[in-house]
Amino acid sequence: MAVTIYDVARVAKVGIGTVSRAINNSPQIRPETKKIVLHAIKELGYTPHAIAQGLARKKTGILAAIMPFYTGHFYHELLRGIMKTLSKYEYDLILYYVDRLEVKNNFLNRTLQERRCDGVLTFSMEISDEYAEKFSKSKVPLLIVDRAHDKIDCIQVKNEEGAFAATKHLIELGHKNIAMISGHKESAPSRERYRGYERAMQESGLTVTPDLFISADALDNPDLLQQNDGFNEHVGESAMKRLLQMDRKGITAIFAGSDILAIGAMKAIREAGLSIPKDYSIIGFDDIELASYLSLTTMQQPMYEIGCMAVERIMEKFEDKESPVRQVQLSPTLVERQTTAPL
Amino acid sequence: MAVTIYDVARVAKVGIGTVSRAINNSPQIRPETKKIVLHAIKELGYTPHAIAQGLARKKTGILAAIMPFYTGHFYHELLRGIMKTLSKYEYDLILYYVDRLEVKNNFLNRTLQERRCDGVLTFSMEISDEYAEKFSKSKVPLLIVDRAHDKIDCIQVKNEEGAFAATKHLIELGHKNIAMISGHKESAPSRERYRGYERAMQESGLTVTPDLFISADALDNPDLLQQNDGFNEHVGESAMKRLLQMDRKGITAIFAGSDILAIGAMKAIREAGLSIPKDYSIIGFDDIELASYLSLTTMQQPMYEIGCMAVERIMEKFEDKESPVRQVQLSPTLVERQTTAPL
DNA sequence: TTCCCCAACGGAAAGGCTTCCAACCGTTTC
DNA sequence: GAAACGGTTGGAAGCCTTTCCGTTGGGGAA
Repeated sequence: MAVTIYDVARVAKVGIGTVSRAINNSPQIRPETKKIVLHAIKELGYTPHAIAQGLARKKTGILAAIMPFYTGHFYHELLRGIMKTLSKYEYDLILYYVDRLEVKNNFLNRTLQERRCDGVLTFSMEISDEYAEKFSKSKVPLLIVDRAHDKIDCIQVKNEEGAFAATKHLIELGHKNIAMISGHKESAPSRERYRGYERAMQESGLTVTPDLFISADALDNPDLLQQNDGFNEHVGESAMKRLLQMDRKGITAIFAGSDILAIGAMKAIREAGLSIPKDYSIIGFDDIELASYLSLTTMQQPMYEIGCMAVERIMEKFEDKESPVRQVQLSPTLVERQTTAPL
Repeated sequence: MAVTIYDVARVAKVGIGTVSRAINNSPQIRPETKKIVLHAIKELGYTPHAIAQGLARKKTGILAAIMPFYTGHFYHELLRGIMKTLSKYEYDLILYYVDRLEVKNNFLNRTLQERRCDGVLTFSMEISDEYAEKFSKSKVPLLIVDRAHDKIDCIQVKNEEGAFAATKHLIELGHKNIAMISGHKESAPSRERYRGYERAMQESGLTVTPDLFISADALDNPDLLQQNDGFNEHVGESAMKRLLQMDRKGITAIFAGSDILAIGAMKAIREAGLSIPKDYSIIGFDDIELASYLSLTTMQQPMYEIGCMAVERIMEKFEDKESPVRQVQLSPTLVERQTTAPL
């Protein structure tokens, strides 16, 4: 059997309470006594039993992260920021990967009920009012990243602003017939980015006609929608193919709703024997790792920072459970690479 | 206060033992009784407290994964396999990201001592004899992925065989002056892959002269070695630059010890105004996600499968703690893309 | 009818910690 | 000199479950 606090107490000739105080550097212990206890601990090679501590303290030292599965691109940097910050607080991370949306709520329920973790981070997932309510009532803080809900803390990028800047960038390069390729229209980021695109066009006196805009749901291929709200390479490719076929306006630039869409579109363009940025300028959104390798101009989301901020914020909520809801919005920044050029 | 097993017992008018039996579908309970208990559970919205269960059962339902930080490429598919298989066993995953090698042993110690997890997976990390010993003695199963130790279970790819096949592929395309770019020589995969390269060359009557081989440590730049045992883009790029400068043999093909090295090398080649595969054929190792986007020919490691197998195996060890050490080796397979061509 | 056996059940104990309360003792205060 | 006080300390209670052991009661065997 492993060595317990009782063994330490016996060896140090003190009570178990004193051992506990020595470990948790409580002020209620004489320095000499503490030294004796610490010595005994070292001698026995004692380490507190994390589970037992968790039970007694009613807190686990664990944060849960629920993230979608299908795309690694987006989450690596985010995870880095999270882990880095978490280690500062001596917290561990349990990772829940969501492969089908149906399981999302299972995980939310589990984190609420099993009390295995002290708080929850979700990523790129809509939270229903029902769950928002449940979490508000519970003692488990929830923070959602890359989505919003007015009753819950969240951190996300300003999608509309970013899309506006991306489109503006194309316009400033002289492009007038600018198409947009988008993920599923039902997803909030899709809608917000569309609004930014539309606003930029309108402010420059350009009109957005239906044939300039293709979203994942217009492709009549339910399979393509499945993955990641339509933010996937196949959608980008199919949408671009359609643009290539149908275009009567002389489109010269494309704003893709995400890098992965842009990458799919680039594939279609190249397969059609056309070149980038000579025939088409294209700009993405996210700045995933692939983007730099493929020299894609894009709007960068500061993911590492978002990861850090998410953890900092949830730690704050551990301290102050009553802290009012806070919604943080960060501005994406333009990263110019080789896929955009003057008309 | 949350609802406990005592509340359920009271409502169902049974003892707490009976409630426990109902939850854990023990055979020692009458079906009718069970139904009553289950009904009470539903009525109260009771969920067992995972931490308390952990303490009582002396098992946590958590697996720890310790993985290096700096490279996302390699681990996403692995994680997918792990999570998929884990969910089958109703286990959760705690993720420890290692950013500096010094912290590696901290994590190993913690997993051993805090008893927060039932087993440990490590990735691409050498395990010292000291820790191998500690884990063997302890009740915490350890399985190492992508590295080997003769006293510990492990799963890895046949590096030598893969490197042999890669080199052979280049030879069969007619290349004779084939260089190799490698990670840090101290790392086991580097050495094994070198052996495969050397053997393939020798068996074809080609000689490996020192100027055909550049490893990360030859670059006299300690910074480059830091990251990932020298398996990083900068090393690939620097090594290739040097090959381009120094080459007197007329090198026509390069075997890179990993995809990320290959990608760095490709960058250097293109920056020198040369083209692939016209001037140089290049083959990598791993088949990370980037490889397909960059059309890199490479040796594929079945990472998803490795992730699944790792979990299956460690679950076996939970059942049978005395199960003898098992070392699994998988063969990588050639994926031909556009970076290799006949001489 | 009596006895035995076994399935089903109740609840104490155990798991290892934190925390709270009571006790203790050396000081300080009146 | 007695009383009040405050810094330390010991250890019981509590956190919530599982498990083990003793009990109960009904059915079958003698």
